[in-house]
Amino acid sequence: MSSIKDVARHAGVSVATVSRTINSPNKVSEDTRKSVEKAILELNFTPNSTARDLRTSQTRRVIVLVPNISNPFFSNVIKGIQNYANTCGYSVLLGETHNQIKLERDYANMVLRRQADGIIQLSARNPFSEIKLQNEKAPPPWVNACECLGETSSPIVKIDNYQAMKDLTEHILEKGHKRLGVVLGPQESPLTQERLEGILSCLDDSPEQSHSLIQYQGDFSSHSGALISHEVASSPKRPTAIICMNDEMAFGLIHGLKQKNIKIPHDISVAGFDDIELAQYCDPPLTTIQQPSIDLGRTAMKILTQQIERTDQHNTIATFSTQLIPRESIRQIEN
Amino acid sequence: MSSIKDVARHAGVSVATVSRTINSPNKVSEDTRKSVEKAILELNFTPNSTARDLRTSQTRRVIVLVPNISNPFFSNVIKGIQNYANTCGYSVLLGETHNQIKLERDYANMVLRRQADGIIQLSARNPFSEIKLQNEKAPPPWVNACECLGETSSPIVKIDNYQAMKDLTEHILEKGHKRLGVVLGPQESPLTQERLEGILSCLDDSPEQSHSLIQYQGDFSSHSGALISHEVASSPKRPTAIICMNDEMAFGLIHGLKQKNIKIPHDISVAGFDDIELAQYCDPPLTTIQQPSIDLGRTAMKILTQQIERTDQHNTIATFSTQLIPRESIRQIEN
DNA sequence: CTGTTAGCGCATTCAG
DNA sequence: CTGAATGCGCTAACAG
Repeated sequence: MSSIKDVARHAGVSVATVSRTINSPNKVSEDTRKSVEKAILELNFTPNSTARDLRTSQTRRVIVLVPNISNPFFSNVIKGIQNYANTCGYSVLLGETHNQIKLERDYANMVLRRQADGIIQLSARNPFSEIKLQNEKAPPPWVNACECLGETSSPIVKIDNYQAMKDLTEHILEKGHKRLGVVLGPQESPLTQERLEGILSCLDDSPEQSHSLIQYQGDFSSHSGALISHEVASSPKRPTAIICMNDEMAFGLIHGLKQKNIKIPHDISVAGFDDIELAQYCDPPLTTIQQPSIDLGRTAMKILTQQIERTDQHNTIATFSTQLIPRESIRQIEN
Repeated sequence: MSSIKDVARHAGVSVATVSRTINSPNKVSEDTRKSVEKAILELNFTPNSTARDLRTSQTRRVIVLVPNISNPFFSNVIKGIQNYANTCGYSVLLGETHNQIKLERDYANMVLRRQADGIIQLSARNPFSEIKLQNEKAPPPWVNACECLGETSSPIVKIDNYQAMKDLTEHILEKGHKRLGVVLGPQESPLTQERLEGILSCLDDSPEQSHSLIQYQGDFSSHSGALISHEVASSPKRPTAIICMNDEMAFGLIHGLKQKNIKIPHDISVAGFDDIELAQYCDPPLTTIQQPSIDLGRTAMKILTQQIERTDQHNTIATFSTQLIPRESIRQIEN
């Protein structure tokens, strides 16, 4: 490995000049610049960025904390983060946490240890909350995306879960359904609450008070959806339409119901949330809510860079709207 | 931020001693160790690892090059990588490449620039091949996993694609099928070739020469599977069973065929490959091949650390076997 | 067992 | 516009 020193010697200049031609070429005369560039090429020099990081005390690296990387929604968000990061010279460190606080804290410590400049957290937790931040003037840069804390000091990037579910529920009510069901996500997830409220708001609004909502407890896994099919089948008064809080649970639920000879959507209509790629190939094709997942990621990364580079000090809250994707899994009810 | 110097002053010892109590506590007396630890706690000291990296010229960071992070198979492999990395103090830098050689080269340069210690490449390309490695004695550490080059200087971690397809094809033949079809992956992918050969080997072996294989060109996306359904439907002699080279294409294909009123598996049986989580909830549940994806990742990471730490100099080739998961998408043919 | 010293490779004052 | 000198924070000889 050749160092900046070698280049300097080879070009017959000082290391300072080499450094300048790399970082601010305009501060260097045409001639010396050319000879330095030649030396760089000949020696196949490539700057050691660890040294630069130490000197400038930055890393151009960010950590993404994600509960489960196999979730296609999250992987799209990461895609967006990566995408924006590439455009501005950042690289992304992946931190799969399975919601383990210890792991989250370990990663948070990495930014204190200057192994990364900041964090994008895709769960509703402040990764730094358990760390004593002694005599730190500014808290470390982080942004909370997708699944967000209610009150926090960090910027927030999310979708309008309430409105999304309202759109979906209204669509279902318009199709003539009166007895609804919902497969919830984990209780502790703010997503679950916000989305539930979206559904409930439509039922309250409704002129006819005859609407009801049966709640089933899921955990966002397709497996939980499959399990819930038993509960649904044995409900005394089965709902005619069930909203699942994500597509995976809808897949599991539909499968389970079909096995019991319940026809979808004829006997029970089912909706999902996220619009994962396979949702359109579900049988029947899944009515669902499309999230701008890549945009969410891109925006989160953008805001994080602003935090890191102190371009922006406001605590932005970016809320994205979603799109209802009507397909065949919700049927029209005839009276 | 307090530095090692502050701790030294605070504890009344030298920086060397502080460094020792952190890195090799046994080389330090009980008493001084305690007082240093106290100082560390009081100052809330956390070592700057950029400085350490510079000094030791390592980063304990590896890059994972993955074509598409949204592919559930890849994300499981990454899960395994991350998992092993966590056990030995490495962190993983994510590099989604979409098979763009330029991006791969950029990431490869990061290890030359000492931003990472090595690379796990999940595509069949040497990330360093286009980089002139002048007067480098040892090539940078990298391992090729999942989709691997035929001949390469790097260690290889893969499954036995040939045998896997052989298992699957035999299963289908045993069910009485004679006219087979296959939905291929991209031609340039070694996976496609190896798997195709696995299928063909069974047809050759077969005593009756009446077997045939119709080939359809896919690209691993569910969309391509859906498109191919048209071709299949209009085939003069439709196959009775079609093997898709991954589950996503099977989902698309099954959907497309159903839309044309072709019953699955009654009219046409379909198989997939990978056993993604939703495969069991496909309608009908998908017969497929389960890959030890997490193990693949873990092993790749393990071998990479050995390369980095020069524990092992052999060019290991780790081949994993797969498991046939028979479900209902392949039916028994009666004569 | 402990302290002194010398860099790792680079960016950045400050003079010239 | 250029060079000499300094130090980022840490580890690792080397002496003691």
